[in-house]
Amino acid sequence: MSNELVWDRPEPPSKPSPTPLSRELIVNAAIRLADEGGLDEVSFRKVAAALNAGPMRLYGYVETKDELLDLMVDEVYGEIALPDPGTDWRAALTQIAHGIRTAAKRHPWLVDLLGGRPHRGPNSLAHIEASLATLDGRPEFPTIDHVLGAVSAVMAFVRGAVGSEIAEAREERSSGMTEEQWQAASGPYMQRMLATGKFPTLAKVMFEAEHTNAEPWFDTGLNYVLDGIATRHSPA
Amino acid sequence: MSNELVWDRPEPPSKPSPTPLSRELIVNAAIRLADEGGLDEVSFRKVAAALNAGPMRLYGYVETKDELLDLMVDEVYGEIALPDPGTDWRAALTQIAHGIRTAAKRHPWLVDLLGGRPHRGPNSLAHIEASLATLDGRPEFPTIDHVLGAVSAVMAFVRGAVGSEIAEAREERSSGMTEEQWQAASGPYMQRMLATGKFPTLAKVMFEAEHTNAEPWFDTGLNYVLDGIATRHSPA
DNA sequence: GTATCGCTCAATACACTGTATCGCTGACAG
DNA sequence: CTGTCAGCGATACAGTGTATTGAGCGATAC
Repeated sequence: MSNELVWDRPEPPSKPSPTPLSRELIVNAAIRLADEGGLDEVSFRKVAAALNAGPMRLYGYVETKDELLDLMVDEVYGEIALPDPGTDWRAALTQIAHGIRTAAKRHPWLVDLLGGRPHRGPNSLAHIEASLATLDGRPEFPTIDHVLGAVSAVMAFVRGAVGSEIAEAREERSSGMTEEQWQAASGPYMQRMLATGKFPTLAKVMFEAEHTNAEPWFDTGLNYVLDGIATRHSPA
Repeated sequence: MSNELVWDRPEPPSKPSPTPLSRELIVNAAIRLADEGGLDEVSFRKVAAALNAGPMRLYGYVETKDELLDLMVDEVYGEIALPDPGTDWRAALTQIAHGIRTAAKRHPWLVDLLGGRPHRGPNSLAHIEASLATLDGRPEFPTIDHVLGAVSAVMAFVRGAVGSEIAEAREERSSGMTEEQWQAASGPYMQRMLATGKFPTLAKVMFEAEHTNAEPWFDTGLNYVLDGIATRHSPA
């Protein structure tokens, strides 16, 4: 039982083999499987099969399944474009937030992993660094604690918002309904619940709200957070 | 395969039995197991064993494991005190946010389930209703969309913040270290990463930030969100 | 050239998981 | 007392992550 992290262990040298293997190949195969069929499709047996290899061969490259999942998360972080240094902090954080959102839409399983463990892979670290760096040094954020507080708040919002959005999208897709159908059908349950009159405000939301795309909601919330940060850190 | 939700199916009548069963007993047993050993300890066999019953007996009360998890989540929502109607919206949302946070600290597995599926249990609904109701009708929030936007933003932040916090706490506990130990040791990995100089701001955070309790961070972020909402919805 | 070592990978095995199926059993209906 | 039927336990199945084992093979030592 090595206590090292994945990121600490070098990849084994590539042997000549009928079907060569590498962490990258394994991770990409796993991501493809997860994209197509959800996280449940990611098992050592299936990933290995997708690479024409025996399941146990993966253990040469990855010590445990959680490690594989960590690698997948970091790979996705690598897909997200980072803002150019020097960008206005508000624009930079907005760009990062949207980057995470679109990545999560491309890889819906990501949200199941975001909550799990802290992410310490190189791409994740680069990501955090970029976020922090856009605030560090600005006069509005005098100490590193201010920087950290602001970035944490934005990241927390993004994780939560993306999580909810993806969860709902998944449920809609799995029930094979559009939003209006869902609102109309929604199982008899919701209707009866709303009919009890115990949830008047919720009923208003369901019947009166303009349910446009989820994107505007995301932007609204994000701007709340950014506004809050801005007002707290502007000359009084 | 009944398409009904759990909340739609009445509980079977209680039979006289050496060891009586009910949804409540099952859910409480499952929660206790999860509190003690994490979500992995929650299996039909183990829950049933804790109740001196055969695993298959649970299927009379619960149709699937996901249903059991849904019931667990809703049970926890039931533990959270709701604000008295009439409370100032800012105080009310703050109270709810802290309620969720402390519930998640009591039941760390909750964060793994929050991201999963939307919550439609009665307690969850009551919760959402209460949150919405504290904003609805105030002049600052003229339409139901404003109400929904604000509540969604706060909830998104709470979910994300609590998720990060619990994830970190779990990692610390699992590695059996306090925060300072972790920061010092942290595996050779972090130190080497920071030593590369590619993450200067991150390094500053690790070495210079006042890592007090996580609670202040939560409050800071929450106030950012609330401030943002307040400024957008105040007379210009 | 042969023998031995060490490494790599596949097969097998184990302890689990969620859940479908099947027969028993015990309570009630007539 | 007999028939029916519901509820429960045992069993079974397909799947999981991973430990162990053993076979093959290439490189090195003599």
